[in-house]
Amino acid sequence: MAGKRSDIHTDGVPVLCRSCEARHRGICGALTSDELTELARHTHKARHAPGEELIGDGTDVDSFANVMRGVVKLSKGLEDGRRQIVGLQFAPDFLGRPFGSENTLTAEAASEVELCVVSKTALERMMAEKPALENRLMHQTLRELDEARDWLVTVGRKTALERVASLLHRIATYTDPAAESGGEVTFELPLTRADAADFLGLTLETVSRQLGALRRLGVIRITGTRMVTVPELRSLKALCG
Amino acid sequence: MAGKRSDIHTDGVPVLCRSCEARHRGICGALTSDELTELARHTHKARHAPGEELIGDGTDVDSFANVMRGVVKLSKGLEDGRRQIVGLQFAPDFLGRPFGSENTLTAEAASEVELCVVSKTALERMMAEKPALENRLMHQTLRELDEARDWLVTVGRKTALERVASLLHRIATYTDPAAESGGEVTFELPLTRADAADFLGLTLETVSRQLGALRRLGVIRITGTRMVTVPELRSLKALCG
DNA sequence: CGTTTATTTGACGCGGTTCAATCAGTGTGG
DNA sequence: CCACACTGATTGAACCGCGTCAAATAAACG
Repeated sequence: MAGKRSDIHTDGVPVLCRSCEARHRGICGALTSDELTELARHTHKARHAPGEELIGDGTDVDSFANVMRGVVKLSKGLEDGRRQIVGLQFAPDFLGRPFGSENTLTAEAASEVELCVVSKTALERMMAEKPALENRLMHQTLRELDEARDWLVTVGRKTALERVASLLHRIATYTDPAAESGGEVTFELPLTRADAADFLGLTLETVSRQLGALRRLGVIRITGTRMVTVPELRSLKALCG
Repeated sequence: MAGKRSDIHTDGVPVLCRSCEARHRGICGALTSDELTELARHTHKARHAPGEELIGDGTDVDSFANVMRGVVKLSKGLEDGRRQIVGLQFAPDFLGRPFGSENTLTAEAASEVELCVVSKTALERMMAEKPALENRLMHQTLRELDEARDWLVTVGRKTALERVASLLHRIATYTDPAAESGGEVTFELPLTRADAADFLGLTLETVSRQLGALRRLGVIRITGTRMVTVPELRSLKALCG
């Protein structure tokens, strides 16, 4: 929802945006508070449960969104049911295919997800008059490209153990960027074993076995079925290949 | 080299640019002839033999280029020598990492290659004053992202036969976009078996065997070692998974 | 030609898949 | 509160696609 008039005039930034990460690290950082207010008029928050489809492959592009909370899986499928997850979007990542008329992949909520949705027309109008906005989007796209290519290496050339280690490493460094190669990190896996398998180009059985192997090696601890603790990020990284 | 003054004043477009595909389908299409002339002052043609390194992983970004002729391999490597090709650039694709200070991959000439090289500063200056130029770059980046994700599916989920078929299909449709699922196409493979293997996440022996299998199936003919003919693109596509 | 490099072909073994059974966690209704 | 069903995870055993190693051809090059 758009910010209320009174708030706007008090501090210039819509309520909705104040605690949003996209305001700083995301694409909205390119906007002044006036522009933010203008854009906020065309946005609304949406909440989705795990498993819900956010974007369908082949559907028309009619809106975009920023991920405010949670994790979104981007996947592509073959006719016969084989699936590959081609990207994971965390807050405050941008969601959607700018400049395209049709979506080329499926987006699903991996966890409980909150989105800030904006209509295609509103964003494109604002982008046309604010090159800085398109520039932010360009940076995000370049980051996604780098990530996709990194995963290509992982999926194409690493062993099952290295792939699972790489996934855990990526989530760990997202969870606590400060712990980059050193220090303990704990997080909840946003993916089921089946999802992880679809991300890594493996089967869920193999993922399960390799998680067990990593646990036996002492580089991770697993609590319940989803909580993972990495006592020493460095030693996990060493197993990434 | 920049176009000569006399030419510029005659028809407005630098000689160098007249036959260049980037002028139409590439990023330079965003520029007026005056702007093209301005940019051409800071560009020069470069020719490279197969195998030459065009961009080194980890080097500073000091220039960009458009591929005018030939094929360029983009690859990433692991410390122990394993390598994965993460992209193929054909004319008139753009080469280089905009907005980054350091290159994150290696670019090598796969075939004889001709580039139109432009300095980082010159392109960034022009990009700052011409949003349309950045927009073109955005489109190219989005296309590369789509391609990287498509390959992720290929490498992560397809069988060896399907992967080799997918590579041939991609090159065939690039060679003759008109033959899209129908009609005969002949082309020279721009990759050695080893390169193809690095692209597909296989070994060169497997690539060789699957090419043999496709030949025995009758969906391709192989002349010498690099010339490939696809009599019926549709039947090749059917094997892509 | 002789040498070198790219490709093909064969035999064998292993990593990861497949199929199947068991177990754990979670909600549901009697 | 327990039995039951259901979904997700683990574990085991057999199989097989692809990698590995090795040797034979074929093409490229001086």
